[in-house]
Amino acid sequence: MPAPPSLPIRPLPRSFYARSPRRVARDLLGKILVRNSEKLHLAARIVEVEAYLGENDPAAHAAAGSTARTSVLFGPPGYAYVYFIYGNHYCLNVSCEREGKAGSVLFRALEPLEGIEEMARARGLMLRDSRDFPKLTAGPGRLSQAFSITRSRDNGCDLTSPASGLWIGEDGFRAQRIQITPRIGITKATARPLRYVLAQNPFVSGPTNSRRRLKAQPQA
DNA sequence: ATATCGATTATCT
DNA sequence: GATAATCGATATG
Repeated sequence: MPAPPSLPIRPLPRSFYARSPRRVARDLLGKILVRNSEKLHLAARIVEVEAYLGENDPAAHAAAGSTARTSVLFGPPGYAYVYFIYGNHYCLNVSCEREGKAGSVLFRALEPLEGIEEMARARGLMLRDSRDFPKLTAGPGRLSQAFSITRSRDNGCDLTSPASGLWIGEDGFRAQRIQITPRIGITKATARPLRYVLAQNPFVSGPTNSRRRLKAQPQA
């Protein structure tokens, strides 16, 4: 059951992103990704992200230096880096640090707040019961499809500006407990704890997520 | 519940 | 020519 929409959503300033990917990732938990267009009004809370540290991070796309594909990562902070992967999926990042210094945060899972029917349509899903909800936005490819994010449409767009149609805001929500784990789906630098998760949130990606969480935290 | 595999293309070696 | 910051379907315990 998604929480009802709260207070007005205010965009985060560019200075929020002009920091290390670790701090940006940690602070993005609980913020809201918004899609605004004439036809669409989508909002979802950020519940899982990963930090990618730039040229010195072997798992980061920026490790190969600035190319046509990755140039946004080397630009100013607060812009969308969208890439296409496995011939199937788009994934969304936000650039961090400063011009000339790469670094980003990958969005891995969201909790839908507004526009759930539209997200289901974009995903091609029929929502039968509450167990189907995570399939909307649990996973980087899924959330991108739910928000109709593509490279041609969204790469390089300004995530600090509501005028761009895709942006990030805050509504006063405070993250309670945050878990930090190794990143998922990578083959290099696999041990580093750079994945940030809102603890016990059912929309976090991963097949056994909820069960492991209950096992791992029998005591409160 | 976990494991394996195919899809399908941009990018890099 | 191989691989990838993934997903969904299928197979098996």
